[in-house]
Amino acid sequence: MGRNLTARGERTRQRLIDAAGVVFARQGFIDTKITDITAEAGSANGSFYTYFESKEEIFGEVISRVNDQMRETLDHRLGPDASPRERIEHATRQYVDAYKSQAMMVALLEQVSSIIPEFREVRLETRRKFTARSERSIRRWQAEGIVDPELPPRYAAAALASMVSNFCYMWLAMDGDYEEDLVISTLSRMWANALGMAPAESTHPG
Amino acid sequence: MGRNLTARGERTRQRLIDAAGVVFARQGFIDTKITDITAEAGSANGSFYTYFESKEEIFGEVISRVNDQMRETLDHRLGPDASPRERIEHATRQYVDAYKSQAMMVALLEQVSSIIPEFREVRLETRRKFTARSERSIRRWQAEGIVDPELPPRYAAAALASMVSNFCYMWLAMDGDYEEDLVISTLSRMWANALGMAPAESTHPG
Amino acid sequence: MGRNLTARGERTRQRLIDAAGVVFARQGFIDTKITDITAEAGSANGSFYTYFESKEEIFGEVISRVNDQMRETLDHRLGPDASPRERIEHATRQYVDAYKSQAMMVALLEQVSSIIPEFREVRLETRRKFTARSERSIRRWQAEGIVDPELPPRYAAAALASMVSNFCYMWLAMDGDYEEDLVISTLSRMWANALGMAPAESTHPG
Amino acid sequence: MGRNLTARGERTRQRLIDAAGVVFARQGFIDTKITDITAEAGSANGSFYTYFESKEEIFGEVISRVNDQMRETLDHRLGPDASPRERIEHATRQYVDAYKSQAMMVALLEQVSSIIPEFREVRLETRRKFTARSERSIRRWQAEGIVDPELPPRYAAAALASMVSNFCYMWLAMDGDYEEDLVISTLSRMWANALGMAPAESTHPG
DNA sequence: AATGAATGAGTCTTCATTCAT
DNA sequence: AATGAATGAAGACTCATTCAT
Repeated sequence: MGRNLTARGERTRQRLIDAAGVVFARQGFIDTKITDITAEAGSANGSFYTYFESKEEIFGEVISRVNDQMRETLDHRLGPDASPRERIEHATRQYVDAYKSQAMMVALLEQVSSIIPEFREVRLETRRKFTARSERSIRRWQAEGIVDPELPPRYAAAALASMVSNFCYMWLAMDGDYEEDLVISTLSRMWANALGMAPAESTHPG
Repeated sequence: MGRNLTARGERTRQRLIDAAGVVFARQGFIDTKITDITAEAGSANGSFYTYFESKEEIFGEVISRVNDQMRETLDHRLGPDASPRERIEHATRQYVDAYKSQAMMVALLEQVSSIIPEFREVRLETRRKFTARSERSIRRWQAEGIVDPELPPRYAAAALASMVSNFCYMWLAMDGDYEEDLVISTLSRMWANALGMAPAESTHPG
Repeated sequence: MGRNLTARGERTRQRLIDAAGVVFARQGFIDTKITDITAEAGSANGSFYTYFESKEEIFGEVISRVNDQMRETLDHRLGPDASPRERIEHATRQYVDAYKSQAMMVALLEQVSSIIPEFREVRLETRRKFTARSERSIRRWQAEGIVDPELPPRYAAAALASMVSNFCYMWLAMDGDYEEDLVISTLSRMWANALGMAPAESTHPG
Repeated sequence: MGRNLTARGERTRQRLIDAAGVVFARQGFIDTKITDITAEAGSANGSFYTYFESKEEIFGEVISRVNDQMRETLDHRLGPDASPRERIEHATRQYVDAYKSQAMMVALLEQVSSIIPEFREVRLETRRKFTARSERSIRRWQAEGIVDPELPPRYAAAALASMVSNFCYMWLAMDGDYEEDLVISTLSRMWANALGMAPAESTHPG
């Protein structure tokens, strides 16, 4: 399936992946039929099999693009002068932005990963990257004495990842009614608090 | 469906629900065929429709029992003398215990709720009860001056619910490797910390 | 697929096998579609799969009946007083009769066995039984001194089996133009001759 | 199809026929897809139809070459001094050699001729040539008084053709376990015997 | 009530064949 | 001539649902 394609072939393949994205978002994974994808792409039924072997395979393509885009959004780091609370807020804002731009697709992956083992791995991998990063921060901050030394870093990182990611899921994929700025400030504040950081200056002057 | 059943009928209906629980747990919702349920129950194919109209309906029955049992587990309240941190730890432990005893089924509901709108409501309702309770606590504790007054209670409650429930999901349904006591103490401590409660006494004497 | 069937089920199954026989004979194995069989049987498309898993399986059933019937035809033995030439002629006549009554089906098995390994075995098994019997006769007759002692019995038996079975195939399945009595007398005579038996009395008096 | 080809075109056409031979031998007629042939030939999918209209047509080409080669092998005649038994043995040896060198293809034709009427004719034609020749011999030898005069020549020739050709089929295409020299001597001896020729000198001296 | 056979709509998938480049 | 993408008809197969007993 990864054969050398002509330009035309590559175009059709793209068209199918795009169409799949649209249809998956509209109907979910299970209710999407191959026919729906080719219809959306404006191709013949059989053309699907020129490029993909299964719904799973094209779903993988769709998700891999989503991942690419999210990774891009998440990779703008802060300079060296930022404070820990600034870093936390920055990371939270990035995560929320990334999630927001792809909420439908992330929710979709959530759905599929609970059904198809293959995608459970994809999802866990993403989470692993996210938690590994904050686990390192926690260890560093514990060494620096600014985070509660009794929290087991791996557990704490997982708990915080759950807090943020599942909040976003409930909010953006399950239609929770929240206001973006307040979400970011609250999650950031709770994240820092949870780690036992010294209280922030009040955001309310006076 | 299900009204005016003879004793025999009621027995068969129970048998089907029990069988459905077993099969759903084993195969997941999607891969469960009506046939699998009747086979597991030892009844004939067609008997299913005497009692249920669809897979969704019997799934609802299965889940409603799970809910009953979980509600029972969750309803042992603490006496009036307990401290906030004790209450938090107690609630956390209860939640973990409840989740643990029904992990498969909770994960199943998670899965199905992401697929079938009808069950999204069921799941949200459960979550709503959980968050409403802790939202009330937060308001009370804010009034008592022991919780960060700047946290919007509804947001904070949702965030904490996400932290605990999703942690349990990752741990118990997605095979995370964690140790129960450490989970409970860490989640409890982070919960209290996140709300800005005064630092707990160190668990390490001295 | 060999589950306990109700009388009704058994009847339907028979109906399908009968229909399959008709359709296979009419269209050959390859050009027979499952749909053709169910249409011939007057059942719904899906009913086929209640009883069989594949075209191969139902073909096996059809063939196994043919085998049963042929075995029956072939099993009338001659009494102990018959001469070797009488035995040969009797066997030849039986073979021709059996083949004739099932020519279509035998040709069909010929066809399928050249395509599907599973049925190659079935066909070879039938041939093995046939050759084994005549190999034993040859050995006995060689011991009695009435058959050319230099013929290797296994080879000779195979050659004679080929002569008779393939002649019948060409005649009855490939539309050769031959007259039955002359076929039987010629094949019998050649069979005996080939084994080096003493010349028969001429059938032409004088 | 196939007329007025440039040199380049002729080359491609050859390449396709060669490839078809390889693929047919490997996969049989039915399991050979047009795609397999073009892939084996290293040409594009669509090129096939520049030269052939169907799988049947290219199969015909393949077979016609096989026939050419076999005819060549079979056409070395014996000088005028050879005895009848020598002629029979020579013919048998030639047939076995020819069959052996093309066993796969002959078996293939056997297979296809039982499926596609068009090739039934091809196969019968080959057989007809073979039987016609031996029918003529039989008539001659009957006139010369060295062959059983009561055997109907057409029937006898057909029976002998069946004996030899089907033996070879079982041996070389269906994996029978026989030793070449013994096959040739046995078939030759039985052929002569079957015709009622005077007993050969024993091959065992003394 | 229970049974299990019957049904057929809905999908997937293959592959010969056509067609634009 | 060559290419390989595009097409869609044809068939296989599943399974929820109905129905006769």
